[in-house]
Amino acid sequence: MSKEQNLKTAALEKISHLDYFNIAISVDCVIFGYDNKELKVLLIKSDLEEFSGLYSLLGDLVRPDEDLESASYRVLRDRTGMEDVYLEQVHTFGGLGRHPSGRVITTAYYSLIDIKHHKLKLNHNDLHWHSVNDIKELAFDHKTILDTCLCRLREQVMDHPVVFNLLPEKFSLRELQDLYQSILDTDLDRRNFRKKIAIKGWLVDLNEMENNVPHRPGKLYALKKQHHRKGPKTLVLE
Amino acid sequence: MSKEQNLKTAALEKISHLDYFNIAISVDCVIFGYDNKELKVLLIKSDLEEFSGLYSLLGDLVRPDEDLESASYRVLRDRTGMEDVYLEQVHTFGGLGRHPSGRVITTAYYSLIDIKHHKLKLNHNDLHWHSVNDIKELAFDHKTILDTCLCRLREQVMDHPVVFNLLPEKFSLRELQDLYQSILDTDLDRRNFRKKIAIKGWLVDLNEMENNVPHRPGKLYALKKQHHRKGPKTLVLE
DNA sequence: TCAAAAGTGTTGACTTTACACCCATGA
DNA sequence: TCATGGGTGTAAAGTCAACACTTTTGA
Repeated sequence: MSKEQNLKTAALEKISHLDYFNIAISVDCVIFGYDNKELKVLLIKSDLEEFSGLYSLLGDLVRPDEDLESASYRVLRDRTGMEDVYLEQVHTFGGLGRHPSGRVITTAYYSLIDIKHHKLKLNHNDLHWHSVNDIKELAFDHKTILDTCLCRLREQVMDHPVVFNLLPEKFSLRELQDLYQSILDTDLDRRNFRKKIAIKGWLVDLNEMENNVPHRPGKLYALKKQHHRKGPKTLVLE
Repeated sequence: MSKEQNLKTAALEKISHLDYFNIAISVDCVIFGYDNKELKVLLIKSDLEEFSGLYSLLGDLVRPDEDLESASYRVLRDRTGMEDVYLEQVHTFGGLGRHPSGRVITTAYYSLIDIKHHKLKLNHNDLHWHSVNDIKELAFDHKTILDTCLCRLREQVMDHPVVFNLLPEKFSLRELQDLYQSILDTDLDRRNFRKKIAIKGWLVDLNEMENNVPHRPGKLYALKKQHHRKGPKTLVLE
């Protein structure tokens, strides 16, 4: 609590910042996908000796010339080849011991992508989809980060039209309900679920039918254009 | 996307980190108080020439040997002299141009304190309480940070017993209702409000009465011990 | 004709809102 | 005696949860 009352210039203050330029900042992306009625997350085998054999989230250090969102999008683009994905900041983890090679503070984002749309890219370097429910341990504090992001996702799904990023453009209400059940890890009543979704007004009826299903085909729906969105709901005050 | 498949040691990776050790990280605290039926926030006159005349939130660079929460608590302790305050991380702001003296990424916390309990400390260095509703402009991106934190506070108040940190230990239901009205910026029906609060079961009836009020005194209540909490609700999965 | 899922409404329980009167106190 | 807020209940509207049968398709 120094008491110099005169104004500092930004240039002067910069000098004192230098003392603190030894903390690195990274982003970590919890990239969710959905396949075979299971919520998945994209993980890579850790390349750190300390975590040999463990998987970790996809992340990278933030570069001096990019903001946090850009860094997250870069990680996503590099790893999945996808642009225009849904991405939302969740929490920043800054514990002292969280990275063995030094002080690294990381900002966690979760992302929702249609697992079918990336496929081709990078099945090399031990990049794989893992069922969220099967994950017991991850490198660093990544299990905590995953849990935190999953928790946030669950909080959002009923109030915001986000999960559609996990589905192909056209989908049936059954597929949508299965997805909700996977995310929330509960069973939902079919009639009540359909009513609830109908009331939200998120969907447009395509007047098309499923095909190649071994039972009565259902109608296909799509998310209304106005609800397509990469980022989170914009904050509304008042 | 290099393809070296051999494991790096943490020591080796550290070298590549050095390239990125030129981003500083700070915390900024949105310290809310409540007085005279208004929600207040603690601000300090900016000591940067670039923002001469503007106020800013209280923040500081994160030191290499402290985690983010510790840094926030340090800021709070230094500025208000209070320990054991309620503190919750809200969002991390990492835009490129947000700080004139260089790249500074900041993690925002909001805090709730009983405005009566700090008083003494630091009325020097242009530290003052400002009515949240009157704030039009702040230094840096601090207006955005304030708005984001206010929004988060509003989302939390009805579901979590947090606002009691803004009140003295003993309070009447009228005081509590006034506080909610200030935060939410709406009028609430008295009977419905009391019912809603009663159902939550957060309060204990102290069997004491207000005094020194120029009207019929009301009963005094306190938050039940089990709901006292410094941090946010712990995340509950499953 | 069977198996699988589509599609569709109603009832009761509960929650939320709107609303008005008498009471206790200090000035 | 007046002004101020304390304290209280009910009815109507809306929301939520539980629940079953008929239909369509492919195998």
